[in-house]
Amino acid sequence: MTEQGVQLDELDAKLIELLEAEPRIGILELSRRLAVARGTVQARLDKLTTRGAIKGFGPEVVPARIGFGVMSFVTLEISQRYGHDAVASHLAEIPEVLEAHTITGSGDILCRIVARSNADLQRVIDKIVGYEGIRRAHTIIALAELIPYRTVPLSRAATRE
Amino acid sequence: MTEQGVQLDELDAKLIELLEAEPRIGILELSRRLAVARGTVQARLDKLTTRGAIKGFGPEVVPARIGFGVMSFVTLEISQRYGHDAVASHLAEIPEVLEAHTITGSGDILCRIVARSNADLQRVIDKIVGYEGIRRAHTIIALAELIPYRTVPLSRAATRE
DNA sequence: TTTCGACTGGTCAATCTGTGCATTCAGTAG
DNA sequence: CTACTGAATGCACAGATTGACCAGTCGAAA
Repeated sequence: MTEQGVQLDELDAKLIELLEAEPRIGILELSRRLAVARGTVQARLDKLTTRGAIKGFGPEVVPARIGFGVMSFVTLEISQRYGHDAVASHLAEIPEVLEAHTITGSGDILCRIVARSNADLQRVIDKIVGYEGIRRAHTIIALAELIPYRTVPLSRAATRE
Repeated sequence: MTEQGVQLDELDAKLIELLEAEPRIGILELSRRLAVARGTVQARLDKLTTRGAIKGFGPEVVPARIGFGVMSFVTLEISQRYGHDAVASHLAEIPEVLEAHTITGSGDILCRIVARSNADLQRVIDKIVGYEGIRRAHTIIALAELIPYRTVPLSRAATRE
């Protein structure tokens, strides 16, 4: 849980941006586009990945395109007796739970879940609340995606200061 | 906004899973591990990406590791006069806004934002609400990540039925 | 039986990757 | 002012991968 990360410089940001745009271009092509030596690109990518700034280059699966068109955020209120961990492992067993966080405020846990349809969402929620540790669920359905998940502007912002 | 996606089969799921685990292994290695012909792997990946099931293979930047250790979900209530689109383009200009959705329920928009610290979060929120179209913001801070964003279990679940 | 789509297994030239090395350059400590 | 260090460059090499082909196989549908 160490916070130690990387201070990006401009080259790092451009690297990330280029990769984000065309992930399959390869290190050599990257070095050409950025007008730096190939070794430099390799070194930078190494640094970024080993320090954790870049988690990986996995395929980004779009749930909506594999049959899960409904997305929602669910706030859970849990019983004190059961720890967060127990609830977390319960949630982890449900594939439709894409992520979960403990949060401040009225709820205890916020998680993102997807489902095949609104009816199917009911099934998923039932599966979630069908566990003693969870007392109550409050569901918010996402209607439209105004801004798809992005990090490029952020990494650009991380450089200039 | 077409819902037409792909019905994954087992090979697709394994492909995604393998790529998720070791994204840099290349098509040839994939074909070896899955014990299928190289052309098959190429064809499957083509199908998945062209149909949109896989958005891309971009680098996954971890905000926490580039100096943005605070993550939060903010619910916005917007003025009726201003459309969602206007608010969306305002939000899009703020790098710390990683994603945004219109939602059901009490709020109108839910967005995910990051910041360098709690104090910095205040600055970001001020930037968000410093726009006429937004009437009110309700902030939830994420304390711990119980389940990091994942899709592998989902794609596995998408096959068996 | 014929057709079709998907998969296999193979080849080819072109390209990229990982690696190592010597060199340059700027900033820092002594 | 002089060493030292880290970072970047340019170059070279062998080995591996890629994209593009092609002919053959197989099962399901027409």
